[in-house]
Amino acid sequence: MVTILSTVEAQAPSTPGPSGCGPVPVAVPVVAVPGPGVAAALPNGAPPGPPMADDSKTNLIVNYLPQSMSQEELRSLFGSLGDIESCKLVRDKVTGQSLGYGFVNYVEAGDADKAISTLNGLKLQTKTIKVSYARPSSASIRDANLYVSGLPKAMGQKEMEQLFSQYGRIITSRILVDQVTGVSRGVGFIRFDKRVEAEEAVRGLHGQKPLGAAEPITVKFANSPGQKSGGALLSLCPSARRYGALHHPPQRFRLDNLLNVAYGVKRFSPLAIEAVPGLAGVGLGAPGAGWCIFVYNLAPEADESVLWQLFGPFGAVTNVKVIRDFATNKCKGFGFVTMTNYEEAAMAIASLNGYRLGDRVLQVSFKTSKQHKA
DNA sequence: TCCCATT
Repeated sequence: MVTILSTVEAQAPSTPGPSGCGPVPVAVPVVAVPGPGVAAALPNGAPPGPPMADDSKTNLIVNYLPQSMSQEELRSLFGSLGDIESCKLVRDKVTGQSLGYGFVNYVEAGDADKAISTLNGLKLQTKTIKVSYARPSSASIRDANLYVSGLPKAMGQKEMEQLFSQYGRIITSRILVDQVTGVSRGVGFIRFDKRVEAEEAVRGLHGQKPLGAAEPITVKFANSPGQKSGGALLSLCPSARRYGALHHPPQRFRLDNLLNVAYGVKRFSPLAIEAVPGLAGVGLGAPGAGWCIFVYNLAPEADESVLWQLFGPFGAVTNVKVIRDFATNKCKGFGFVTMTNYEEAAMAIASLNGYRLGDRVLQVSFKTSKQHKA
């Protein structure tokens, strides 16, 4: 498809391109803006102005990502299923911390579809990720999340949805439960498709008693994400919590922060590092960097998602690869996994070496080097 | 009283 009025990277954000690789493109119109008297409509009848890409079949939103997962890891995971047009992990503007969700836009709609079917529900560390088509971005879908409290303990998610669904389309709902007993805390969330729907629900349900309930419920807009819920300075730094204040946090955080502060770089990429004097050659986050693990005795049908599922629970995984036969496209029985942190890699190896996967027993070890990686 | 769904 050729759109005459397209501009070279006209939609380029102020940050580097999706891959973070290469220079920031300069917006250069391919053709001059029509002057006075020139018909404003294109031959195909499309309105003038920047072309609106239809991303509805290629653009995915990925929710419930582990806090530690970086944009590079996100790209690596989803890139195993097809060519990615752009990938963005959404992060807190001031702390740079992941907000636990991101977007992956594929080149091909078929790959997006494949990603949903193979990665939705994937367990990564403590999370179960959700992969679904992103709704077209619009102001009307923002701030549509409600906080509900005072729910009867017996009320389940289904019933809560029934109560709220009269006000609009529900995107997500959740009831918080006690971690040990699993009993409802009487507190939940409802995210509507549209903010106006949420507003109506507040008006209609706040202070109301659900059928048969003894107490009225409270319905209000939820705190915006990134707002602190307790704890102080340490809550800004999950890596300090996980690794202890005296230990070094994973280096990708430190480099990421350094790049953000010093250069205003929004995205972390190997090329960005190489562009920073004094960091060249550090290579963290570069493809192949980290601890490479050799996994042997995979089934012929094995695919990348198997490796993510096996190793993801042990920590930061930056890359997985199943080696396939060129002719048959079947796994040749082995693959590789790259993990950022030595301790996590060592734990994964100790746990997974000898692990029985189906009718096979895996052999897992650090890759013994022959340094000719791509 | 708060589960990280709109770049």
